[in-house]
Amino acid sequence: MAVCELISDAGLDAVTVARTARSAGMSVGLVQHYFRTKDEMLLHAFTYVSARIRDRVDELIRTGIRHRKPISGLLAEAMAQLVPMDETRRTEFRVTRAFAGRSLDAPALADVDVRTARKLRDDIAQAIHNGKECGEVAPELDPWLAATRLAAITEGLAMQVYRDPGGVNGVPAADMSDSIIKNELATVFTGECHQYGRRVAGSA
Amino acid sequence: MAVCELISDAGLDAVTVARTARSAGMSVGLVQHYFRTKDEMLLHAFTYVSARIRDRVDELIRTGIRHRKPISGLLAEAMAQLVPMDETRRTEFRVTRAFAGRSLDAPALADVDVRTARKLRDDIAQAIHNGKECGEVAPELDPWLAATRLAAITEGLAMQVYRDPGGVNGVPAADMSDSIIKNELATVFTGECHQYGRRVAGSA
DNA sequence: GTTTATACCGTATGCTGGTATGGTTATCAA
DNA sequence: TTGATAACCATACCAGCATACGGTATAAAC
Repeated sequence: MAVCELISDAGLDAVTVARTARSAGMSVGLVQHYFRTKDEMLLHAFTYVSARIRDRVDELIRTGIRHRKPISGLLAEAMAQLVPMDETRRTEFRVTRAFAGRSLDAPALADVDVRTARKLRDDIAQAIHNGKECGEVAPELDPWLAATRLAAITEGLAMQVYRDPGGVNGVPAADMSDSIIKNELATVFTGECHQYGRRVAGSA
Repeated sequence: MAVCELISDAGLDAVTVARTARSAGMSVGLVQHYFRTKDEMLLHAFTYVSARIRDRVDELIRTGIRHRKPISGLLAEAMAQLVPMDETRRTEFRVTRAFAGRSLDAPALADVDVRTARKLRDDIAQAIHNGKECGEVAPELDPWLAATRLAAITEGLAMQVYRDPGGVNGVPAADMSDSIIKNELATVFTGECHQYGRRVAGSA
């Protein structure tokens, strides 16, 4: 979508139907033909990027399962996908963040926001649940608490990395991010996997 | 500030000089008298709320020190201040988030954003450093890594709690938040404090 | 008592942007 | 051939908004 590029390098406020049309190489009328209103267009763009990111993560997990990787490793990769460590993810981050800001007073956008966030958290919880069944996670651990914590770390880390891509004290942000995610996962996935073939996340 | 109220319950886009003026009980002309431009006004509002939150945290820490509380407890309280658990904090959260969204393409706002975030993280690092000197923290622990993690958890938790104030699975968000913060701090502050009288954070 | 500065107001102006409208072309079914 | 639906365009219209401007009032300063 052309809207996303626009948002990413000019900001959501810079998005006008006219500009969007030009950037997409079409006329204003055509944009109107597809979206009855501007809000509709923005909503579409938001759901679109959200879905795209999710698809990438899901794909990552699916192939991971196929290769019989441990769940903790899969989660690490998945979480890293949401941290803006390269240009692609940085662009995505900018877009989602812009929408997140507007979500505060646009119910339709807010809905997409909570839905995606919720799905991420629930999938993590599911992964933890599966981890229990295969021995990677201690049985007495609360999956929802841990999932919330992991979701929070991911989202928070994303912001830290975005603000200081160079990292702190000479250590690159990407390295810090990786090690933090790893450590955080290590407090949840404390055992070895001894059973395979389960689904990790509820990727419907 | 009247701007903040407006932002909180109508969104940043709903902020016009005219509306702001009316909401503050004055004329458009007077607003112009104080702020040459609208952006100037918004910038002022952003720095204002940021400073207010910080002041509250600083005050909390200062009295905590006076009462000789352990550093980990102070940090827990401080971090909780940034999580929208009551109406006040929820309002603040909405305002700061709205600005954070616009920060993506407004250098002046972005500056305030990174400055406040950076300050929080550095203060946490300082607290950890102090924790080492008084025995609460293991000497080999990397302060910057831990500080980044704690800052990330705080910010991420804030979003989780904002989206699901009711919590997950029957557990109130506030309770989850508290326990997550506590656990997270427990991995850093592993010892007992045996020495008093140090500053916790660099509250200048 | 006149100047200067500050607090304060109402309105005019110019522009930008969303949407409405009235069109053209093209495809395809009846 | 006709009719209908969809892809596609240019522009007109109108509202909302930031900013400019020209003003009044109060009061301290000289």
